[in-house]
Amino acid sequence: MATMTAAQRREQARTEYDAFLRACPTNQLLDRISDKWVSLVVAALAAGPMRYSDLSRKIAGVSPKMLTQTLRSLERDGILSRTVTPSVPVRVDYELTPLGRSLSLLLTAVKDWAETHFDEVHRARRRYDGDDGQK
Amino acid sequence: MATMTAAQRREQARTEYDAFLRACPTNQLLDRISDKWVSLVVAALAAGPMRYSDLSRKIAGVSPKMLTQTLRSLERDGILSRTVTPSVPVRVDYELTPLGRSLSLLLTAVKDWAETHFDEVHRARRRYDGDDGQK
DNA sequence: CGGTATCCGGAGCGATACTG
DNA sequence: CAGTATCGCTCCGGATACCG
Repeated sequence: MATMTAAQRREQARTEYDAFLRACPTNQLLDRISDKWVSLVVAALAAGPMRYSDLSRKIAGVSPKMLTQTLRSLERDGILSRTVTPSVPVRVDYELTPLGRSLSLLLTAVKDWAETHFDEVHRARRRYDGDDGQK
Repeated sequence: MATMTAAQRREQARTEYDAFLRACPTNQLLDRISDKWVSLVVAALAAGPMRYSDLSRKIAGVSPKMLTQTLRSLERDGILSRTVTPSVPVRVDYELTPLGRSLSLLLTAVKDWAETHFDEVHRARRRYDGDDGQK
């Protein structure tokens, strides 16, 4: 039926737009680095290879589930490599790939920006939060 | 009391670590730019000032709630400015501040990285997803 | 040691209806 | 035109217990 309500049309537009966004490389990358644990793992591994248990200790408070999930998706994307040494007990090492190291450079850039403009953002916040003549 | 289970100790560690992370400027910034709508709004405004309805049309599929919420938090952080012209009907313009423009430069850097390494990531994904001798 | 499997709660998004 | 108020629902992430 030709009777497509405005709401339906809008919902379709939204769906298409979502698909478009998901296909966007920049958005994919933002989804990636925005993940709380991703940045921590990458930062931890920037100092050198680590074992699973090293990471879970270093990152303090990550559940095994999230750590594994994060490591797997980063491995999938070629950000880090996973090396299993079949000794007893098993030993697994994680290490940044060249791609991962270039990502960590990007995160460094983000970090620099954040530190540079930290004060400015907080001044803006204080101005916004309390610039009405309160008490 | 000394009777604190391992689970309790871990939970406390997690809470402290979370607090630590929330205080971290880099993390705050990541939370900011990682937001789906934030990047879209900043990108839209990078081309010049826009009105509320312009943004909601340009961004296609954002609900008024999310758009307002996003604009308010960006205004609070000094990323953009909100100018009300008290005509009838009311007119509200949004525009990036200098701080906002420097943020958009950072987003451009992210975009460049994403586009540069897009293929590499996708090759890694295909390798990971299908490197067993399927078919 | 290095994970997997499962359940669960709650933060937050989206849709809708309404207002100055 | 530029929002605010409300509500249902999903999905993410944490805790826990167990396997190779």
